[in-house]
Amino acid sequence: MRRDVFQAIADPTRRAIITLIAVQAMTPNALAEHFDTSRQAISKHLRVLTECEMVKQEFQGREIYYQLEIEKMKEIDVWLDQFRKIMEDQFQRLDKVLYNLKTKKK
Amino acid sequence: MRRDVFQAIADPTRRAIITLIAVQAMTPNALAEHFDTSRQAISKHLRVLTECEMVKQEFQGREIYYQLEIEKMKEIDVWLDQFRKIMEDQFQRLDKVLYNLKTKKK
DNA sequence: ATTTTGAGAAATCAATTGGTTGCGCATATA
DNA sequence: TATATGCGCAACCAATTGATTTCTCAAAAT
Repeated sequence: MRRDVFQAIADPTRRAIITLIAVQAMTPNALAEHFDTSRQAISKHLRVLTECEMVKQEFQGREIYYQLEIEKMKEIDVWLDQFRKIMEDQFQRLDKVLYNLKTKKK
Repeated sequence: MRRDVFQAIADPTRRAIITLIAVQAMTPNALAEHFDTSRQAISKHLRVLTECEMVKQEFQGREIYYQLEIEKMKEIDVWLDQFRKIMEDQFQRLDKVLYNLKTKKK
């Protein structure tokens, strides 16, 4: 079983959960109210998120508040970095082309 | 069938393919040489990537060169933006706490 | 003390996934 | 022209996924 950030964000419901608990901790029931699906389904998503180490739990009586481990989102950012560099390079190459066009015109 | 960027990057082999064809266009066979799996398996991944509109094809005789549609990566970046804001806010709140601690000491 | 409520766990199910094998077609090469 | 090569496609298979239902347990509310 693959359990990483990329797996965590692959499912749209899970992405919505992530967005919700990024701002404030929420219980499974409170979360389920935001969706068209059962509490159990949400619970399963939360389990996946837990396995991906994307959430922290806070126990309050019989309620469990889930909050996003927001640091984990940086892993995606880090992976994206390589493409940012490539995009920059492409722009620079484009700049060069435009520059050459300009100077040739003169 | 879900077909979006998040689905595309969920699989590690697909992520590796994406990284490879971000720099330069490659044929399925050339790609397959980088992995422990068959040409057909890679071909299926490329089909998924095509369905996600993550690649452009360039036909050269009987060879097909695949290259990353790098603009698509921005969609991930856009989604990540919301968390950047939250992280910033958290830092600012932390700054405030630190500031209050400082001023109280004085 | 009894009932209600919040939540994880297990069993089950259909759909999807990632992979394989075999095929056919078009383009190169002999 | 005959053969080899690159590639997509379909059929098939085991594993995983996302969801539902049922169950149990602990904590609140009555």
